[in-house]
Amino acid sequence: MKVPADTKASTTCDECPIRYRAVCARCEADELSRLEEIKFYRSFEPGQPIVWGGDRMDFVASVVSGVATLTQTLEDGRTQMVGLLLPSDFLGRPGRDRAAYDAVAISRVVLCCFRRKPFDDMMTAMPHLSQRLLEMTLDELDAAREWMLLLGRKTAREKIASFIAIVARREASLQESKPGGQMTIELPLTREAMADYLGLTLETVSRQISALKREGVIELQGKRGVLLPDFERLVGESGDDSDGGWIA
Amino acid sequence: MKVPADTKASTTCDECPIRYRAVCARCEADELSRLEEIKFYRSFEPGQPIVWGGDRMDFVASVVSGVATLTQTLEDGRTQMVGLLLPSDFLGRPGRDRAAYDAVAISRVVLCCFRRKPFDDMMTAMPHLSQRLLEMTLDELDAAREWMLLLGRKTAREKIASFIAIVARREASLQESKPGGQMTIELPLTREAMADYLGLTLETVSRQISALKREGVIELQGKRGVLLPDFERLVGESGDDSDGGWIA
DNA sequence: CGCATGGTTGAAGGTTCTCAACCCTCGTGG
DNA sequence: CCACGAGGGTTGAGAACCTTCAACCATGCG
Repeated sequence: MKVPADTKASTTCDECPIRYRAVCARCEADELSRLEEIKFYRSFEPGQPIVWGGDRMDFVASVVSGVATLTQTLEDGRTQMVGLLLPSDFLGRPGRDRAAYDAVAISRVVLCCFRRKPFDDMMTAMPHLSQRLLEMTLDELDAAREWMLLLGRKTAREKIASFIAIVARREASLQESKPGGQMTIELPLTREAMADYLGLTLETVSRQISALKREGVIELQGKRGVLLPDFERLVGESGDDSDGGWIA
Repeated sequence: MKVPADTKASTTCDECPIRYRAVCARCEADELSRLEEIKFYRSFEPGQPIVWGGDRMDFVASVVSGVATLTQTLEDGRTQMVGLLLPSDFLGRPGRDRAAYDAVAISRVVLCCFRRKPFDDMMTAMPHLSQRLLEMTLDELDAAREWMLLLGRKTAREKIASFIAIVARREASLQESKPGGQMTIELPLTREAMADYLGLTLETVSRQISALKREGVIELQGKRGVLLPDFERLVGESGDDSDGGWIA
């Protein structure tokens, strides 16, 4: 097992790829420099745990690059993903010194970390920080509620279609474009991780993907690549009304 | 159908039952009086809608008394509860002028409402307000994630046991006591609403409650009353490890 | 090469849903 | 007064969907 590579802060906030989307998005130059003093980078290899639920966690962090998951596990081993952390997402909770969930790196992940205590102090001193965190937390809550609808009421087929549509929307938004028509995407998760996300078994995930392929809703390019001949048709399979994204 | 009884602000914040738990919990006397200027009360009868998802919503509010639900509906009518609003909980999102979900009064509900625009302004001017809202939102996010585990991975029996345990914990906390041993509780929801909460059909809810009764895990007192001979035994049926409440 | 990891597919079985009948309570109006 | 209907709840039978268990395939790496 490779050990975490704790690296020096090698990047300045000015040239940070998540400068305008992370917790620090609203900070002015002077506020940013105070954050810069307490920040440090850590990176994790694919499959490597970032923290275990219940463990002491003396930092909070922004995801700079890569994908990580937040999962919960029942005593008999059943696991459910409860969060998917993408670049600019925030990990940890101010004022709490223990991790609530298991966090695992899916791809190579770089975190911009802040020691918890000084960060907590800045939270009260810098309204720009707490306002932005509130906004991000409210967005996460909305996403969690959308996810609850999926887990509680959608069929396996609808869950898969919804997941692919979510990934497609996000890839489109990264390219500042609207999803629609034909597009190609890359699934960020294995079949097993998708199953944990969707509350299914990996076999059911595999079968439903095969079914959507058989019916021409999607085409596969390798294991992870997906070609969508018609985005709207996929959305039609997801059970959502319209585009599922009326929220701003 | 009875019409909503919009009532005057008849209570001062000093004697408000949710004074130290709602969004306003951290506010000082002077801050409170500024809130008091823009607040007004509204009440809703059982079954009455508070807002429909997508509708314009020009206020945010704290639940003063009663129980309300937040639900989402798929186009074919399947519905999933995504929030359960109890006294002191917050309804609405600052900075957003449309409701994201359907909100419905379950019992008689009294809301302490604030017009959105002045409230938004106070959010930026009064850190005590936004800090408290952040804290409440983070708690809700934790609850939503617990809920996702339930929806995605628990069996019908475990879902019912979990739900009863949640209600029991809350009733205990209202009496400032710890749950345990023998206790009696009152279910706040109909079988149908429980089904919407748990991602089940109402028949399955009814059957599982009957099964728990048959096996002596619970005893029924009327439709809503439940006697728990042994709280720990119930928790053992919920699938959670230990008491499910290690978070603070 | 051999093995580990990730993925696909099949058959059988079980949990939950659907459809349906029926019960109880309570409030209302003939 | 009591019949009746509405709302909420229980229970049964059968079907559907998803899981479980198992075999097998493809890829990549030491």
